Amino acid sequence: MSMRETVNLRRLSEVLGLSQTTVSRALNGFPEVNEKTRARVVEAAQRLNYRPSASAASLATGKACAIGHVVPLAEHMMINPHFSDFLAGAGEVYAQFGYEMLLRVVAQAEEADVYRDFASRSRVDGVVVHGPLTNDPRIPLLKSLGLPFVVHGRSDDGTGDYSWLDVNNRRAFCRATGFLADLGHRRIALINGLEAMNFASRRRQGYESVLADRGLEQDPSLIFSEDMVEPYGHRVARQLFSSPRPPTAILVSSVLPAMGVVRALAELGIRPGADVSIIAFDDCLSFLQPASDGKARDVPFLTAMRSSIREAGRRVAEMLLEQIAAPDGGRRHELWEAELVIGETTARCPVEQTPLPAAAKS
Amino acid sequence: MSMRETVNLRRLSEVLGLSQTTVSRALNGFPEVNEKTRARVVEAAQRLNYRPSASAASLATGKACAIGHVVPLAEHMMINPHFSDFLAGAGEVYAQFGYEMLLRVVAQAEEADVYRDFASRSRVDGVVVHGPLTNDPRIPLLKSLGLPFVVHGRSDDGTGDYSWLDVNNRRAFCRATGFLADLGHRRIALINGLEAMNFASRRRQGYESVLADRGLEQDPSLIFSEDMVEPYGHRVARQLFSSPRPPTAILVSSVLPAMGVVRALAELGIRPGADVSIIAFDDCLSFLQPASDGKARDVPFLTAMRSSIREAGRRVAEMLLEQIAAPDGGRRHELWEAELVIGETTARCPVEQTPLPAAAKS
DNA sequence: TTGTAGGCGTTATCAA
DNA sequence: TTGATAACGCCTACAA
Repeated sequence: MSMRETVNLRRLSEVLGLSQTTVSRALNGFPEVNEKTRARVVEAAQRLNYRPSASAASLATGKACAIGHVVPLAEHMMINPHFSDFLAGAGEVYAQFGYEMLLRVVAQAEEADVYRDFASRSRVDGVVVHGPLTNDPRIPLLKSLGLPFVVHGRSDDGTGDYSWLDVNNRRAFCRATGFLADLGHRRIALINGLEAMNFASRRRQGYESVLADRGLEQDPSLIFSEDMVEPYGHRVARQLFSSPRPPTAILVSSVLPAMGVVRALAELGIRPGADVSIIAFDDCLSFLQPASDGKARDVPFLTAMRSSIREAGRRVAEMLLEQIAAPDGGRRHELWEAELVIGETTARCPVEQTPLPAAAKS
Repeated sequence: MSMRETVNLRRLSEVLGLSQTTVSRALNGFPEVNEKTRARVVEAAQRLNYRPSASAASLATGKACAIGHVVPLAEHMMINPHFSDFLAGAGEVYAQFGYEMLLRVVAQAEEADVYRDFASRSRVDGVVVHGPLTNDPRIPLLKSLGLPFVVHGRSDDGTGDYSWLDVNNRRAFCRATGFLADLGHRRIALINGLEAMNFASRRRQGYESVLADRGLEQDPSLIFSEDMVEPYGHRVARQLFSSPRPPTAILVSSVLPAMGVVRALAELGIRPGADVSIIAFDDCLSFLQPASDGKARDVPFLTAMRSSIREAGRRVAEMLLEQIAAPDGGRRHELWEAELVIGETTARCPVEQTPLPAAAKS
């Protein structure tokens, strides 16, 4: 049996000897339909494999039943693992509620055009804003377009008049820095993300405020701000440990550069934990999770501030769908705290513990 | 100026004092339109920010201008970096040709339903099949649905009657195994992907055929087959090097488990290259690429069989769009060879070179 | 409880 | 070169 001919509402209603209206109502769960009729209709629809055409339904209802995500395609960059885990979470929710996830991979400069296109062509019912900058121009643009949106992160536009979900990045980096300071570390490096991004500048604020509070030296040569890829961490770590005064601890904004740091340390014969403490922000990226075989988890390798970005994706998607369902429901804001999880890469500062020459670090 | 009211074809034609027909033709580049008229129309459309409604256009033309991708959501799994880099490549092409990329994140068991939904609701004009199994049931299903598709990989269904793009995985693993054997390695482990997947079983074939050809021992305890995540490589490497007869070389099916292997070796004090040779299949995942700062690249760390999965995504997307444009154009097949790139993780087998006790490997 | 008729915003056919 | 007019397939007042 070839299923190639698509059966539409008219065909189905003809087969049933009913009007299109009744069939439509029966399938869409209207209460006034006779239950016997409904049963007949549902059965026939199933048998003939009828489903309403997406574009016809959209046209008639004005709802696209789709959410847009724009993937910025910077230079030689990339749909990175943070991004894709977020999408995985959001996508689960969309699928569950019958929404389509629509992805546009375009150069960053064209992002505004995409939103205009989404709006004027009624392609989507809403969008998620990724990687907000401080005073991000996308926010006023989306407002003016009347396109519902939720921001993953915050933009600090002064008004706060938009829905967002964010991790408390400042607090997370405060706690991590404080934790290292408590262990006796005095020279703490920060391998941060791009500080044009709001989350990264917040992280730096957290780090710097603790250094200031505790009267620790603030050395600009210990601070880095780039795209969070593995080779970045590798390069910076090699640079740091070839300098005359290397740090005794490092804060890293993502496990990706943290892996690079660990790789560099291995090459240099420096032991994470024993010789240098490392704390990374851990988004629970899926490819780093051990297969859950029911066994209890070991002590994690990396000490980390942890918050699942995939869970964030789920929640942001839910918030957006709620907002679309109830446009006048007001803005929603959620601020999540990251866990501080102790692994094997942090220990008391060896320099302080034994005020003798530290382990060879060339 | 609020742009919230969407201007449609009727409004635009009223403003211009023309019929909808003429306006539509002018905008869609029909040749019979007076050039002066066309100029007027284009100008007005731009000024009023008119764009045809996506669903209305779809309904009228029967084209969805969208391509579907199904992201399998296994257990605690994941939209992994291989997948997302492929999507990034494909997405570039779609955006370029005015196609939408549509993602469905669903449990593996529901994938067939998604295709049925796509087809019966005319949601998409085609789909990409990811991670084909041998005799993959999705292929006959998609054929029966009349939904155009291209397979990333091959399914070996006997007929080959479908379009695909694949890397020559067998040859790549032949070459890599041969290269290690040439370096004097006799005990070579294989940390493979899930061999239910066609690509993984081909890789194993390549590996085994070279062992057989060269009369090397085939030890089943050196072969592993799991999901290609980082902790997998870590766990297996620890297991291998706590065994009485560890391998002197390891083939790894992805850089993700390879990173885990390297991490385990670091913990054990075993040096990649010098003590154990490692070759990984490198899909050129973006988060592992150094920022291209114009400088010449260093010697890569990992010796690898290399083929850009993102480039594959681009090409698969092109093939699919071509097939949609010319449905009778026949099947297209492309088999890509992976490069063998020498890095720092391969060297002559130390055991053979010095037939003395190898470096401590406990 | 069911049916009729009109509209959603395009594109496409035919006539002028 | 332009314009009526009819699809496209669904939803939804309004009427029966």
